[in-house]
Amino acid sequence: MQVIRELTRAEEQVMQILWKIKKGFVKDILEHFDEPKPAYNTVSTIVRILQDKGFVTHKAYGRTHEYIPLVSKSEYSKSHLRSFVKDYFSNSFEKMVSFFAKEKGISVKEMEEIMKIMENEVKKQKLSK
Amino acid sequence: MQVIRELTRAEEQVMQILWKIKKGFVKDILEHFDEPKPAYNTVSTIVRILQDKGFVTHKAYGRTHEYIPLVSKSEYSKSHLRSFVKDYFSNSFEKMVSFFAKEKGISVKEMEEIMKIMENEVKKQKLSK
DNA sequence: AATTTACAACGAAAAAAATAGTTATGCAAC
DNA sequence: GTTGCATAACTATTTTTTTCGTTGTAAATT
Repeated sequence: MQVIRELTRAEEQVMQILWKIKKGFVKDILEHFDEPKPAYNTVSTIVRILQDKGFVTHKAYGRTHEYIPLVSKSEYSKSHLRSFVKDYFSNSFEKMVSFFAKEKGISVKEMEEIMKIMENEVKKQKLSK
Repeated sequence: MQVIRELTRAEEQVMQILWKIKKGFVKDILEHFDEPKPAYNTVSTIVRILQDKGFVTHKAYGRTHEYIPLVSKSEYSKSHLRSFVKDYFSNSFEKMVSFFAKEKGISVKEMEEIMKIMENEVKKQKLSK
């Protein structure tokens, strides 16, 4: 499985915006920053670093570049959570969820919702065997 | 609710070791590093920064310090996951779990395990009302 | 009590990350 | 075609993080 490199905080901010807007020019990304917005060149530099790291690509329109995510938000979140679960819950997703269930980090309603979805998944996966 | 500051990568490494060994002197922490181990002073500095940030405290034995975590691994993981869920699953723990269930990131066995725990929790919480 | 050892504290140096100024160039407006 | 604007690329600066050498001192060793 391909290893997805970690993003720095600044890089992650830009990725979050790109994921939200799907694709965009530097000025589009800039618009989505909260005040105080960084300088145009700051964003431009970060997006080029993201390109080097393989997180985005671009489509050139003459001289201007439209940036497009290459790594999806779900891919990144998957690898992010995986390493979190590894470091904090000795690689057990089950341990993580039950920890948060016990800690009342999630409500009964949420738990019931999760159970419903999981029951369906369990059924589906058992059928597909 | 108290905000727990983010740890840098180096700081997190030291915290992981401290959490594992419960408490320890700099040399104890150093022992638990994989090769290539950092210099003694590197660890000493990081642990003092962690102290400034309020993550650890120390007990002095004469001139030497035994460092003890102040923020527990579960406290930190809670705040860590919370911000992850916020950024990646619009604050819904349920969305996160179901995403990973759907993505087959977790096995049927794990799901069943989780469901069992959640059922118990649901019962408990409903009773306590 | 002189010497060595062990350690915290300090501070400096190096590396990484974040920010933004400068430059060059293509394109549009005149 | 000259001027001005927009933008990417490049480079420099600043800030933060990481790393570790140096120093001072207490305690242990001789």
